[in-house]
Amino acid sequence: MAVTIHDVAKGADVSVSTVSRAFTMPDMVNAATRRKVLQVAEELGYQPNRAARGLVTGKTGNIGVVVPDVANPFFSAMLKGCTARAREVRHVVFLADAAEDPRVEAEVVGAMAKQVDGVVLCSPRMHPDHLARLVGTTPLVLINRDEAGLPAVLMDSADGARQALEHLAALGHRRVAHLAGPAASWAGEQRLVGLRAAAPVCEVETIELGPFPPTFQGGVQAADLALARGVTAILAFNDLMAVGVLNRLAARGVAVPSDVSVVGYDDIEMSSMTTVPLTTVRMPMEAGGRAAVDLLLDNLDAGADPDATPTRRWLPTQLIVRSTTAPPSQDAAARALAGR
Amino acid sequence: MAVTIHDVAKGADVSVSTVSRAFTMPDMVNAATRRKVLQVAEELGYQPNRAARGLVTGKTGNIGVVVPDVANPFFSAMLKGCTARAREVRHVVFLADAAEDPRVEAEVVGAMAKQVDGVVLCSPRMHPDHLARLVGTTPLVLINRDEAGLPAVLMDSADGARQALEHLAALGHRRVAHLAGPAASWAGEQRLVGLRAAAPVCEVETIELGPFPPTFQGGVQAADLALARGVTAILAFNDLMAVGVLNRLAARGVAVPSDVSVVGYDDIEMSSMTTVPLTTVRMPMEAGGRAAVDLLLDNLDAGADPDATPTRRWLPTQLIVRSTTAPPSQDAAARALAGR
DNA sequence: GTGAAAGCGCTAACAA
DNA sequence: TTGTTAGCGCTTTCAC
Repeated sequence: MAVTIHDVAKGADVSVSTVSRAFTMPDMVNAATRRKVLQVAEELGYQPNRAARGLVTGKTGNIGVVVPDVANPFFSAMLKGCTARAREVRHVVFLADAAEDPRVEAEVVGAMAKQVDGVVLCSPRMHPDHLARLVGTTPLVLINRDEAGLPAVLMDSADGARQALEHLAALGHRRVAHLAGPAASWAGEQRLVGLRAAAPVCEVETIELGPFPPTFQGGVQAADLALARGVTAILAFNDLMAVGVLNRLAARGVAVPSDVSVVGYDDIEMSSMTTVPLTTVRMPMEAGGRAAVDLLLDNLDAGADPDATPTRRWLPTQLIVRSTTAPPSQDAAARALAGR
Repeated sequence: MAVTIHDVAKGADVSVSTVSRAFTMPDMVNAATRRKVLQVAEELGYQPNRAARGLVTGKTGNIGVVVPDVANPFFSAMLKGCTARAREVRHVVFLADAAEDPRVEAEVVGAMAKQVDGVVLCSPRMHPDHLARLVGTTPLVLINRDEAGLPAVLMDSADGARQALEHLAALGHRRVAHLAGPAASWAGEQRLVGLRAAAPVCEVETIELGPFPPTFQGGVQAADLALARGVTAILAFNDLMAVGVLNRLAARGVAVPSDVSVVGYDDIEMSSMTTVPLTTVRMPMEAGGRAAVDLLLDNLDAGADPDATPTRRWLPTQLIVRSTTAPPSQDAAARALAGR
């Protein structure tokens, strides 16, 4: 059925090795022969079977990517970065959606391990022990998770939180809510770290709420709790939650930003999709995907080198200020001071 | 390095064929032997190399998915459906992002052809000739594109457009703009078909505008043109454009829905992410992905059957009415009547 | 019920 | 520069 290397060899009247070489080491075959081979291959529509090639070379030219949920814009942005970079370096992507289930995460890695040169795990939520068991199965790179000894692309979420808090403090906010997302989120942890470090310096009192589902509904739910604590500003886990917060505030007649200011986290221009622009900490998800692919490939190349330390790559985050943050009104400030 | 079938065979003190059988035809091996084999395999962490298996069986257990842009919520929803369904039937997904480039689309299919049992092409924008050339390379299933002889999952966009127009007509709108997206979009074509068929019946005059980029900016741009034509309602190519339209209308002081009503198309609850809920035609993207995987697998099974006709699967669309559509005000209606 | 051997499509020595 | 051969990890006849 499918056209193989033998067909080409026959057609060009050469041996299979010559055909193979014409593709993999072009300048080791006579120019005329090569031309002929490539032409016949073209005519026959021959494409080398990469699986078979991988079987003998040990390199598949495939890389695996595991995301918690492709439909989540955060992760589809990451995935975009992975596929884009993979293509640039002539690799193909094996995708698995873990459906937000930590067990599935581990399982799928096993399923693709043999067919890929390595796997990029996007914000894996799985238990460290499971993660440890995966090491050795196949080369791994993590995104937004810091596990001992594993190469990783890390986004400076702690610094993002710091920037956000300093921004709010500079505006005069003194009582700020932090809405947590999923408990297993490393990025979430980091934000808390950054927040707790920055709070005393900024002389801001932080109210830690959550965990909440990282969704519109989660934001709605969280908004009421935050309001009850008399804050003048809210840091939401992500843009989805932030929009939920905004919606709930509007529904309750709370004015943004004069009564309460709101900050989210995003990568894509999600804010451009809402009619209310949102101050956000920009997380470079797509860049993270690209970096992870590069890191994986680098580690593979250095594979021979025994003490090639697995690297961490830090990516900066950046605050983008828009109209949902402003100094608190006298009123709001007073209420916050009174602890409401 | 990796643990192979030989390791297991050695460990269990049986031949490789027995190990193989223990996995692929369990009841053809003695229960005790099988148990032993599986146990050793478990201990060693053995996972069959699916690529090697594919080499001999001709079935890889992988399916390819090509999308124009993973970061587009429409397509990430489709992809979600594909990965979810693939997992259920124990298949793994090979993903390629065509970066909205028709040439890349054709190219990537070639790159994965040999490693997959078939490919799902999501809303392919490539030229029919290129598509034709791909047939025979590997089994194909299209989503939202109707090409002679190819199996496809089709969403009834024409009917969605009809529903939207009837809804608007029932509210009293008589002059409605249709904002087209990319020219190569089959779904876009279909909407036009539905619209043109429904317009005379509904006694509505449709103003066809575009093509516009299917983005927020595209909506902004289109809104002004639509306004200039004095319509009382706007059908946007997708939700992104719709939100762009809403934003521009707000900026120009045009009231929604009293001056102008707006309808979009979506799958995900994108409307829940905006502070302005949007009347939309719901496109079942995720369901489409699932259906495509099923269709592909069905066709493969029936592969032996010579006259197994490639099937089309139609999925219904559904209008979801919300507060951005309402009867036009007297004012708006009069202006529209005057052709503005 | 189990093993030995051939071979899937390809690359990598080794010869020529 | 090119051809011959072995073998990657697996399944599958065909004997036993």
